[in-house]
Amino acid sequence: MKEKLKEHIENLVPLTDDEFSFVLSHFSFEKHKKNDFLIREGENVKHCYFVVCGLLKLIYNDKEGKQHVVSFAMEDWWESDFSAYFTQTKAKMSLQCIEDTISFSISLKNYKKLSTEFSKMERFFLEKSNSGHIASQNRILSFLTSNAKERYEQLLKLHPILFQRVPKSLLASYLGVSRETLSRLSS
Amino acid sequence: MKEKLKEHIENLVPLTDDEFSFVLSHFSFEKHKKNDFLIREGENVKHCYFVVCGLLKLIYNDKEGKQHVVSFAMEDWWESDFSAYFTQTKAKMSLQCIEDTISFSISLKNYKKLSTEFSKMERFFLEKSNSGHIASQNRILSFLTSNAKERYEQLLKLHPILFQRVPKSLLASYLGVSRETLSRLSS
DNA sequence: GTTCGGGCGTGACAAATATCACAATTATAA
DNA sequence: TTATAATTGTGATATTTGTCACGCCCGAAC
Repeated sequence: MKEKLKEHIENLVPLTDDEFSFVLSHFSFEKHKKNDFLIREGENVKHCYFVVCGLLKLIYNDKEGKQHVVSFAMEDWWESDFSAYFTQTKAKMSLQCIEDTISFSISLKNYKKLSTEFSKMERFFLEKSNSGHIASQNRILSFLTSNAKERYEQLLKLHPILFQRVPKSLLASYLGVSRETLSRLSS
Repeated sequence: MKEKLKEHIENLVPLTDDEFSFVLSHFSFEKHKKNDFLIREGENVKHCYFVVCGLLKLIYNDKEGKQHVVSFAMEDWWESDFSAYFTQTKAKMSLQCIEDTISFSISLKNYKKLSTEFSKMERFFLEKSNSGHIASQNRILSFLTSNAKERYEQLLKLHPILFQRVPKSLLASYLGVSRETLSRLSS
């Protein structure tokens, strides 16, 4: 478990064992069952999560009660309701397990402490944040330039594994189309 | 001009005059005329830009030659083709002036130098990147949950000034609808 | 001034997508 | 096992949005 986190961080910044121990001391280890909530809409967002194994969905519920998948989070992904996490406000979204999930969580306090006291991790977080920003912008670009079928194919190419692990209705929601339309596209 | 940048940074991290001089030495001052390109698709992306005054559009041209507005950048906004900038690859997008624009630019080399040598700026960049990520996610959420009319109203509420400075056709492109549909929505 | 092109609105029609309804199949739980 | 719920596909139809065509207005360039 620890090793997964260490390897993940070392993809961007090399760490000695002592340094990693220091880093690790800022995280908590968590196990959650399918359908468990890591973050609930309306509650305080205490943590940001690194997924060791399993699968999460970040969802937004609109006024009509419809659920929208803002993001998935698989192995090696970081996820939270970042807006609520960083500004310490109530969650607008929920983070829920699609599969049993093992993760490391870090509080905002520890995130800031780690960033301040250990510049390697500040750099790591900066690079992660930049990647996240770029990924989001690519998704926006996909909405701007592509119709449902093209978005479907782009997702299939980018994350084929999702199609084996996630119900089609959730994929449809992530793509911004109805379940019926997605079904027609894929046949 | 300098003062705009200094104030902007000090919203997140306080700086002494000496510190700011050091920061400023990593930037170049640039003036561009309406319709000038700061970044051209296919070329290397040398800089990230802080807009002092003026207005930019970040655009993507698809295979059919249609232009899509990925983002605007006004006073106090940072903009670039971040993907190409950070990975030092060719630009997939172009950054062009909608109005005469004054900006400070920073090379990736200086961005990294500044981050490494001056942790306050690393923190500043991290916070900016996090904000950017959150803003992008909100835009995605808008695509997922809202139809064209609702997106139009959300943009009107969030950035009313754009409606006074940007042609409707570009706003339509940013919203992901045709010019004609936007016209019908707003009447 | 005149000309020219960008920006904008709008009608008519086509295409994409959503919604509703229903059935079949598969997974889950009691 | 049994029954109960979740998942998926598909037809019929409604709604949203795009595309093409046209005309008007206004500001910039000559």
